[in-house]
Amino acid sequence: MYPLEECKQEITQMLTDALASLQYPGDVHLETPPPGMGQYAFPCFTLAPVMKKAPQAIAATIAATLRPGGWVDRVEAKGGYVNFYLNPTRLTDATLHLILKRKDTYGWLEAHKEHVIIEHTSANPNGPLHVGRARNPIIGDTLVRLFKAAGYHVSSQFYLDDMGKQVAILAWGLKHLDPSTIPAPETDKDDHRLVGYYQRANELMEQNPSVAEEINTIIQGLEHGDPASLTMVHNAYAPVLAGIQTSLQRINIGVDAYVPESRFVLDGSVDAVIRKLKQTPYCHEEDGAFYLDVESFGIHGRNMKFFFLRKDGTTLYATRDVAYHQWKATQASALVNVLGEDHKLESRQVEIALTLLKTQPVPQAIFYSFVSLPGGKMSTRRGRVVYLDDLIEECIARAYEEVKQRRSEELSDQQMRTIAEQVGIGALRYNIIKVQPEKDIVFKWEEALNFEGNAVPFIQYAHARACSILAKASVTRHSFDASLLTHPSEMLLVEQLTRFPVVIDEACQNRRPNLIANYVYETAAAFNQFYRDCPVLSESNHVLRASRLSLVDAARIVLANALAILGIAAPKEM
RNA sequence: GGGCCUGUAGCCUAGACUGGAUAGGGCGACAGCCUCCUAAGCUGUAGGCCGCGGGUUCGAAUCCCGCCAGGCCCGCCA
Repeated sequence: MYPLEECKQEITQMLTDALASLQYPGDVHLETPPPGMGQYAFPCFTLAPVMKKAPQAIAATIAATLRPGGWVDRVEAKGGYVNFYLNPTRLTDATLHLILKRKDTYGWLEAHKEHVIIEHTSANPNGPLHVGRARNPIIGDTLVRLFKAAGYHVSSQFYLDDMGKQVAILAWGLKHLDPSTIPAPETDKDDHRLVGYYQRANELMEQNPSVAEEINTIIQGLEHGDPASLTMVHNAYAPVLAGIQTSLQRINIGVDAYVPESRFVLDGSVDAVIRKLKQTPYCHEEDGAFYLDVESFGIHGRNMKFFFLRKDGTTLYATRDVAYHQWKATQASALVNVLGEDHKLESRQVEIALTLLKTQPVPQAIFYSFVSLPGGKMSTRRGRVVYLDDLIEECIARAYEEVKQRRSEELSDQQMRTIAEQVGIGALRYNIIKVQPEKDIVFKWEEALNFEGNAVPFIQYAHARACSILAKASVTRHSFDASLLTHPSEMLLVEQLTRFPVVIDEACQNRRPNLIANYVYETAAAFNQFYRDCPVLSESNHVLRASRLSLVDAARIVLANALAILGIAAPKEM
């Protein structure tokens, strides 16, 4: 148990006892007061009407009943609140000891057995990843890291659509199109090289019914498990998928398993889903096709029919998705899916089907809205895109210019390139993860590449500063006296470091990775203020100097750990 | 036509689930701070009917209802 958890429990117990002895009703809900008013606050407003007394009077009565002790230094009634002030020395002492002992696992919650599968990215392998959906892998991977920090056993999955129209179009294009008619890509990366075939084939399909027919034949072949069709499509998308994997690795994202859709068609589980869905009372037939009537599940709109079987007997994406989720459900106690907001209806349909089939657990979806361009949304089909690879390169190039400007005197080109890579990629991930997933983002180069203020270099720089102090002091062994760290900037920094486990807990429980980004920014800001106010190396009091060095090391550890959850490098120098 | 999401200073954003103390930050603007641990930093100033209107409450950016604006969806596509 981490210090703040102990404090909260102790205060809750104190208050519960006090309320009981005063014969006041109600539960204890603690709040965090504004700075300077203690660490915990108990609002008395809800008691006022019941007790027929002013909240201020109630707060005073409760405060008078409480006797400080343990973690609690002092209790004070103020404006209808009972404020609790924790013993700063004890809190500092406990926090620093814990951080210096746990090091790169400080903040991590106790490990448990619960297994969660996080599905993310799952992009059609018909072209490079583009910025419009770039939030998906970044949110997904950050959730993976966050759940691990919160003690879960986690695995990530990429659901690979090797059965659908998109890959069939790509395969047709590769087979029939003359390479000289395809516009040359800017790189020789396979996903960029092949997307032109998809785009051209898509155009032809829209113009020419016979092309559409040929593509349909491929899809039919896939659905019936025809080996030739499967091989053709696999050979078409495999290099594209490899390109996507390379892009993901570039931004520190590894996926544990790529699960192909075809697996669930081939092993008969999709057939089983169809059989069982047909037996439910919600199933109806129309023109030889089958659907579930989902109106009674709260789905509204023009069409309340969830079709799961076409009249030609082939299945649909959502049907196969149901089979996939049944399979996933056997392996984990919780499922999380990171999906674009365009998948809301499909996701709900799958959820309804899973409920009808009595499958547990039902997946929980995290939806993000698309990144659009100032002129509208991105589209691979129409070629109106900014590719993730291009954005990565721009971020690194821009970061390189910044490092060069500042450090070309002291650092080698190799060192500057390493730093630029860390900063550029960090900037990309940070800019995306710091914003709530459901907010719309309009992509603008000048914003994406802005490296000042609430941006990753600010945080990485604070970390580098801490490393620099520690390197110059060359400490081998920590010894500190917590009672000397009394400067407001020191206390603020310690309080911030103390909160880290609470933040991880909250971010994970609410599935909100952006809280970690907020936290790491605030921590860096607290460190920079400490850096300004409290000279470390030049401090003449040896005990205070040593204590500050311990605090610097603790801050360094927390910044690095929080950045690790975000998948962002923590450079030792910048 | 219907459903879901979003709306906070010139721009971007936190806080909303779980209602509470003066709505935090950042960019941009203006004014300062390097003989001192990397100034990618720090300090200060200006800038807010928290989209609009009603309701619930001792108390609403937060909950409820109705509008308005933007995004997404309503296919035997994925």
